[in-house]
Amino acid sequence: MKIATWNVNSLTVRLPRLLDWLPVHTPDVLCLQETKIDDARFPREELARAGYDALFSGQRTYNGVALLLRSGLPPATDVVTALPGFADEQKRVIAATVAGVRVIDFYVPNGQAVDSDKYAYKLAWCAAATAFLRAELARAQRLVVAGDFNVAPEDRDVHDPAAWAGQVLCSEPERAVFRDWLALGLADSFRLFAQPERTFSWWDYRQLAFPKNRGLRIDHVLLSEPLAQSCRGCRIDRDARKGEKPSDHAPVIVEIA
DNA sequence: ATGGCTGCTTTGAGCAGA
Repeated sequence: MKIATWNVNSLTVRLPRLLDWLPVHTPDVLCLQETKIDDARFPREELARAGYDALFSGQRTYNGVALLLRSGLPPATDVVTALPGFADEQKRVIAATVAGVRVIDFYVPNGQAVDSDKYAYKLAWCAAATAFLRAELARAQRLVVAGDFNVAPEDRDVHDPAAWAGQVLCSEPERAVFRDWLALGLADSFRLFAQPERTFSWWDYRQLAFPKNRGLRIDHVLLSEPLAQSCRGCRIDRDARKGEKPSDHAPVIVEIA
């Protein structure tokens, strides 16, 4: 099974690139974030023609998540689109059970700046997410958490750790959340394998950040123990950040035996 | 030093992203 995650930064703008990408990489499940599109406008038919069914929880302008499921998989079950007990207008979660795997797609809040209301919202959202993951792990052995976590877990995930020290995406409380999630019994699939130094998943659109490789690794795929044991690889598709009209994020692709 | 790109918005300057 191949599972991937990609923050597309507008599904409307990125649809041509997504339709090019899908047949090359053929994920069984693709978790999307920042679709920025109403459910009524979701490009269901274009994706069906590309061989993918979709589950989505969207809104216009901001946020929005979706699961693309390769046609021919058994029907997805137990779809969830909110964190229990956390009232939220923002569409940042979609989960479903697909072919015996519980797939959870998160678009974690950005947090803007550590002294902002948005940062407090991020930490509150993450606390609710921790409780959700604990409950989900109690029910599902085979579980994936994939998405844009908006956290660079360690300094090696940051192009310039000194410049980013204590800043949003790298602050200690955010990194503590990431470690909390690992402590629930999840593995960072990327770190199960040897990886090139300075591998990132997001690069600012400005200042030639991508050609200079000034990025952060903030998009992640976490695996429960049984899936970690059968994981065959994890890589970031840097090529998807190249060319015309790229998202500022690159996809992360995981293969499970 | 600043803002530097991109996408979005009852269209256009301002917000948000990260």
